[in-house]
Amino acid sequence: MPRAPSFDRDDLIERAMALFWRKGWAGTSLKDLEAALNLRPGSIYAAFGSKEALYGLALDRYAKNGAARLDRLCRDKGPLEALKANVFAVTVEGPDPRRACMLAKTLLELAPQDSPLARQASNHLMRAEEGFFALFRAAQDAGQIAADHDPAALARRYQSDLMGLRVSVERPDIDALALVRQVADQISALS
Amino acid sequence: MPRAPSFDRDDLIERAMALFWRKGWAGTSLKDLEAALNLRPGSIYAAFGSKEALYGLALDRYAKNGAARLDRLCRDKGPLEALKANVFAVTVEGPDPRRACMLAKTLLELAPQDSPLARQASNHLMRAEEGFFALFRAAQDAGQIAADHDPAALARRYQSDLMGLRVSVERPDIDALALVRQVADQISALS
DNA sequence: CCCTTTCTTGAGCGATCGTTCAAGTATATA
DNA sequence: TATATACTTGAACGATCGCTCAAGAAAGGG
Repeated sequence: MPRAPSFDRDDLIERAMALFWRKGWAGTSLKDLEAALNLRPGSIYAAFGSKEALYGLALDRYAKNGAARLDRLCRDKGPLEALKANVFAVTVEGPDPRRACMLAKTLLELAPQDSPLARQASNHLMRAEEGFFALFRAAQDAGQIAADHDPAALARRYQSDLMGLRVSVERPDIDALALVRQVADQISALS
Repeated sequence: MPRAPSFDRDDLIERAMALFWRKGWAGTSLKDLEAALNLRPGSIYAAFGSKEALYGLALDRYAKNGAARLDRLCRDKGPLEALKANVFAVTVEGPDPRRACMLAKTLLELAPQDSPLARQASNHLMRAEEGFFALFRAAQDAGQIAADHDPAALARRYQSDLMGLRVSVERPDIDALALVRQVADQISALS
């Protein structure tokens, strides 16, 4: 049978994710996607169905990447240090840092209009929190965190702190590193 | 000289602010504004010049309201209790709670496109942080906070915590009150 | 080679976007 | 009451939105 697609679907989703993450849902036009994916509208719709469906795939990819990063950190450093390192990883380190969480941005932009994408983002945030919970509990089981702490409360707070930090680092005039260190130090103080 | 405007300009800005706050910049169409302000497009443009100018006025109003609330709390309860009460006020109390900070939403949506509105929001955030700083310093001067704390660092962290909380309370599935209490208790622990 | 099947293209769809402006309406002054 | 001066209206502008589809291009099977 004839003619395979000339593009790598996985790579397209990754590039669409980067674009949506930066510019948001309404801020990203089909023209922008055509340029970033080097694809004409017909191909985009043949491959993904709609702008909304592609955004959904981008959200899934974003969440998957985040979970993979946390897993990797945990294997390398153990649960508590992974949680600490993750704070730096998503705020001040990496190739394109200083960007708020795509899930949070999606939630803020689309929840007021009851978009399914907002629910999807919310679900991913919930799953991320469960991941944090597992790590806090593992750290507690390993004796790295005092026994009188509630891992669920720690995970909830960690998630909220991360979102605050990641909004803060998008501000042009803030000393991000000092702020990030404050939060990271607080994790160390749990032991 | 004939015919005064039939509307209250201040009230229009307040209503525009509520709409922009909820639906964002791109999510609010002129049609939405016409309905919310009960004004035809010609009148809106005669009164405010453009959608962007009106959004700018809405941002200023939002910041002014926030500063006024903090001032009022400080007069009623003193600096430290005002900071604590403010956390509850902007997250779980009030008539229309559970909404992220309009300045943060503006920053996240419009900073990637270098909009002047993003700079304006950023400036307002900076001024808010200066307000927090003044209160933390006043609390320290009054002996309500231990002397070894840096008021600038506390203000920066307070601002970040607040933004994280206010994103969190927009999530449909979270126990907001428990989370807010955690942050508020941490302020009490500064003494 | 031809044929078949799929992918790719881009002009263009209807809808909506923010915005303008000429015409109509209402009011304070004379 | 007549006039002058605003304010108010809504049709319509060009641009852009997300999206469609008929036609052309490319590649495996015969």
